[in-house]
Amino acid sequence: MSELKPGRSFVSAQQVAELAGVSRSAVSRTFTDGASVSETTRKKVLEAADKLGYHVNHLARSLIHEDSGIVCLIGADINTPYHSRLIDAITRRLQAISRVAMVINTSGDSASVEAALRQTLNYRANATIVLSGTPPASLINTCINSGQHVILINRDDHLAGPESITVDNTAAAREAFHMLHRAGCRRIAVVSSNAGTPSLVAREQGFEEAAREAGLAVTIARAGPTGYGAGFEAGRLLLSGSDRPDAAFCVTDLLACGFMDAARVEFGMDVPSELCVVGFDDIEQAGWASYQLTTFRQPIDQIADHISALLEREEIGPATGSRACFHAAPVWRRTVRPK
Amino acid sequence: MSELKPGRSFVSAQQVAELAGVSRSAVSRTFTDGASVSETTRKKVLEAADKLGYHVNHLARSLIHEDSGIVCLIGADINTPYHSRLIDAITRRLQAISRVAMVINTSGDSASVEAALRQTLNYRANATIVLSGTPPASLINTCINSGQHVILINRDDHLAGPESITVDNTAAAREAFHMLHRAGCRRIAVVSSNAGTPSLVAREQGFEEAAREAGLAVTIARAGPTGYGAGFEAGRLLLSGSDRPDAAFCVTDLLACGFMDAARVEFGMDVPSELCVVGFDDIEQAGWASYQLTTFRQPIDQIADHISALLEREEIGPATGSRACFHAAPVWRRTVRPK
DNA sequence: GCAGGCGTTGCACAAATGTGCAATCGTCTC
DNA sequence: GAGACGATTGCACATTTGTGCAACGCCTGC
Repeated sequence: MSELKPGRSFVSAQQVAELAGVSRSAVSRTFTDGASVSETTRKKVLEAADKLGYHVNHLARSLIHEDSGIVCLIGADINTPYHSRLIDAITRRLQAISRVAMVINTSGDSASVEAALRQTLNYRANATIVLSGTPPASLINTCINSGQHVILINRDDHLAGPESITVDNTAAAREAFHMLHRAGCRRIAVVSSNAGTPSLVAREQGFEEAAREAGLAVTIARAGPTGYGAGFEAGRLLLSGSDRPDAAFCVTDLLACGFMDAARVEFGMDVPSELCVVGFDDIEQAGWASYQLTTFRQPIDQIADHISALLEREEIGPATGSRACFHAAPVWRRTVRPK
Repeated sequence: MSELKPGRSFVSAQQVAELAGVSRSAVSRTFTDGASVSETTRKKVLEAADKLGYHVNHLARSLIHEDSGIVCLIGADINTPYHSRLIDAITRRLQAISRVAMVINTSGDSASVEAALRQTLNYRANATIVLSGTPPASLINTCINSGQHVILINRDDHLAGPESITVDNTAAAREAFHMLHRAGCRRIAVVSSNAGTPSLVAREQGFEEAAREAGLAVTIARAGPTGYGAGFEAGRLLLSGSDRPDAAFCVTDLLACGFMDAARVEFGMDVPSELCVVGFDDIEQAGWASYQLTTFRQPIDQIADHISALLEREEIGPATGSRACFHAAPVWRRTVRPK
């Protein structure tokens, strides 16, 4: 089908036109949807293009259209189960609507983050999706001020302009409390991290509030960055005291896995007979036989679908600053005693 | 610092030039390293650029240079712990050398994959990195024929042209056998998947070969796609028979986690006293207290560093079709009995 | 004071593409 | 057969940027 070209560089429409014996415009129109080309020249062009290995240069095309087709994903800790699943779902949706994802990893030092973000603006991304609460607000403002279409996921700070997609963390956290309370738990701990992400804070506060309404106080443990290690350490701290909690709400499944492992391995406790645990996110590991964690499911597919819809609608009108809020449904497994 | 522009569209160098009262060339030179601009005009330009929120359009810049700064990552199952860590490491390195990653998810149906790949070529990516063995070889050939700089990771098929980075799967698998053999295991199973990826096949064969040399036969279980579920199912199949194996080499940590859980939860077996397990990859979960899996570490940082070096060297000369092979070192934890 | 040289600047062209407009070609109808 | 109409095609210009070349201005040295 295709042959190796002599030169190193890419093939241009001009070369295809010469080989096909038509004008460059004809080549351009062949690869433009809805343009007027006769069937015979179209065939000649496609043949020549295939022979030369021609591919339309989107960089040049984007110079003319406003639409570059690039959507930028900004996030930290992208190796986390929740984030990687989110990226998986979003990239798939993007490809389905002929967009392509550019990933900016903000885990590095903040100087490189700034540079990376600038890179993104430089590529005239069609939209910028902020995956987590971690990237600093100043970065997001830079995007907005540059006229970028910004979509925030699970970032409850109320900035004007960008569209936001959230999960009803507060409601879910309240429900989590009632699940544990109904199971008879009274000495309840909240396992969180020192990340201070808006959505994590909302979960902490929602839970605490519901507990207060029920006349209970909760102790909060924050033993490091969000992850397995911090959960394990929090378990060590909370369970070594004299009055052990009989339940824990972990604001993240990773924290929950760490916490459960500390309870079982370090203290020989049984879950759920001695200790009930509720997590959040419903990462894959929550369903593993070793954990069977009762948790709340992040509606990742719904989020991805919504993003897809927002981007498709963008072709027509400008961003509207809409806000979508999805429900996180409980997933009952085996870390909460049945009532 | 920056103001909201009236128009919707991006700011061009022309507008900055007009505001600064200089020629467009001066603006261009201000943002080009090593170009000759006086300090006074440079300052004027930077001021105007900041006021308007100007960012150099890399798409246009890439029309002139060969270098688009875009590096494309192609992979399937990118939500897998191993792949997401790889993506994390690579994106970070890329940003450090002023490149940006474009992620193509090949998990969808093959039609959309083809379309996505075409997209990539369209963006004149600087290089294409193939993360897994799953993308079909025809796609890779399309890349190569289009003059792309292709880097294959852990893909042992011997294509001419692309540079390849591999892990010495065979040696590690052989070592895995000897670890189990030395621990006294004699009825050894290999837990694999039906993916048929070259690196997975190499691990199977390396292990089997070492076993044959030691006069042992191994049984291979392939119970589905590579992942926790297939490992669990393989455990169910292997351990329900009359002569249970006393050890298993799982060609992936995810398989190992599923296998271990099946052994413990479904059959109440103890690891490692009744059953020794060795995995591969050293994903984060392998170090969790519930597993403490003895495994082989994928040298992800070395791989990422090597990619970074290849790309930086590319600026000077063309690709050389080099092959790098890294060692996967054993990580001793607690799923193999000490000798 | 003048010539030479150096640093800076602007013009114009290059890169690859999409598209409006006019010209051309073919076909259909009367 | 001729006119008209519709489909198709090519020209030229647009998008944004980098850069060679020539000109310009300023400073220095004689």
